[in-house]
Amino acid sequence: MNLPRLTNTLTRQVEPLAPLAPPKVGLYTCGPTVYARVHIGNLRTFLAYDLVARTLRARGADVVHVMNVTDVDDRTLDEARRRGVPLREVTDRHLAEFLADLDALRVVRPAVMPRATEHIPDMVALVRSLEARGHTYEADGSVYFRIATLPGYGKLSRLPTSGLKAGARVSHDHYSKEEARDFVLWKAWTPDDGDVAWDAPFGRGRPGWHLECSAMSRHYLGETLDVHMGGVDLVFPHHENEIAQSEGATGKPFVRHFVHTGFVNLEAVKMSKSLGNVRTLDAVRTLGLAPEDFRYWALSVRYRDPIVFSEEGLVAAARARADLVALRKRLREATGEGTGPGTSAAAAARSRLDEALDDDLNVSAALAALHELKTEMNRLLGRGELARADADAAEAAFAHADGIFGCFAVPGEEATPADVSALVLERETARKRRDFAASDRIRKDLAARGWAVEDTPAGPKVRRAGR
RNA sequence: GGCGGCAUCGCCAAGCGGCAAGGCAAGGGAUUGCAAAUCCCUCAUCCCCGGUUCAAAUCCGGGUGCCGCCUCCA
Repeated sequence: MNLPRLTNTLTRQVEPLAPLAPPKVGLYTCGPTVYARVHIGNLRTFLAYDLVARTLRARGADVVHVMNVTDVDDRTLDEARRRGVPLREVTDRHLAEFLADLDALRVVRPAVMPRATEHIPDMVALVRSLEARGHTYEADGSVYFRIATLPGYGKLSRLPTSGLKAGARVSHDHYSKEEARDFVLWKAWTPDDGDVAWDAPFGRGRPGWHLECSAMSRHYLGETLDVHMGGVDLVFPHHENEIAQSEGATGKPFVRHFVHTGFVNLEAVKMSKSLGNVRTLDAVRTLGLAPEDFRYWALSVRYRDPIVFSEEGLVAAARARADLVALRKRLREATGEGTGPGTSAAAAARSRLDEALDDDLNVSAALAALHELKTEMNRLLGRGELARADADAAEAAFAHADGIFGCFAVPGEEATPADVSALVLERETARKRRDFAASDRIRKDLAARGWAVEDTPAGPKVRRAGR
């Protein structure tokens, strides 16, 4: 099994994935906090997870993908309080929206998407083992992790621990910490939490932010994860603290390969709710583009590089994708006998694509191979020199690429409405008698109804007008 | 201030020492009644300054600029 090389944040190197028990690959990804609609930046990251999972599967890996859903934290509680509804109502609603967005984007659903609130006992048990190993202390009913007890702390983010200025940004509920870098494992109940609280040996309260990932990843995938993914902003403190919790509790390496995704920027600065510059998938639909266009756009830049969200970029992506899909459909027209240069071109394109993907998901090079294959096929088709067997080979390459990129499916043929067919026929009659004024008028008419007609040697072809 | 990343054609972007992929846009041509679609052709010495080398976008040193992280954050 030849697995792709990916940048490992632990070493800052591109390294081959090395699962503990191949062909199984345990993939844990940080999912959404369901307090609002996920934005495009979040979706880009989730698409990167999907690309990794699909690429691994295409290489024969048995991927077990687990994505957590954070349904209890400061933000979800704030939202519930603000709206005056139960926490569960807020999280259920946004979780449903999130799943709808994933489906629209053809994301393969993770095998398990555990909600934090369904694993409180696992979290409590984890805190207990950390207590037993002397990594914790209690203050004002909350339980904290004492970083000083873990020598390797900071190995992921490589931030100088001395650089953390004690007291500089300590928020009110972290107030009792001994050291600024310590973090909360269990938050004592406060009146603001209302009825959201669980009983634990160390007091009534709720879990700290990082706890769920350590507890749930262990529950589903074991003590050591093959791959753990998340946005770059999670490197510190989230993933650093997960390492502390997990390794503090088990004494074993928590993650073999940490992979982080880059931001989506809006006019050079990152998209984030706190900056108030977020866009959702609806912004793509408003432009008249399909979710798959967004998918192509988001996947066309390497996962760890930043990408700028713009209408221009999205439209460019949509056009590039449309050409690929159009060719794939056109491949059906090939009727030539025997085999020609198309077969080897298809094989070459496919191996170029796979090699590019293996190289830290070099999607630019992979897509270039696909576009060059497209041009070659169009050329052969135009000359009527494409053999059926060649077209089949090319189709196989596109099907393979679609299995990974997930945005090259040829849409199901939409039945042409009777009135549209009638107009097309009428127009063709006009053309036959060289009444081009009438012909053009009818074409405009069709366009107004959202249909485009193209004249070909084989007669007029109608299709849904795209942008 | 500390740490990290990036700077290649109008826009996006590959490239990891040997004469600069690909996509979008643009111009010219073929084809077309006109279009559309498609094909062909054209369009860059790689932020700046030094250095190493027969050879550098690619390595080294020094600048400049942009972005991110430094306990809300994909």
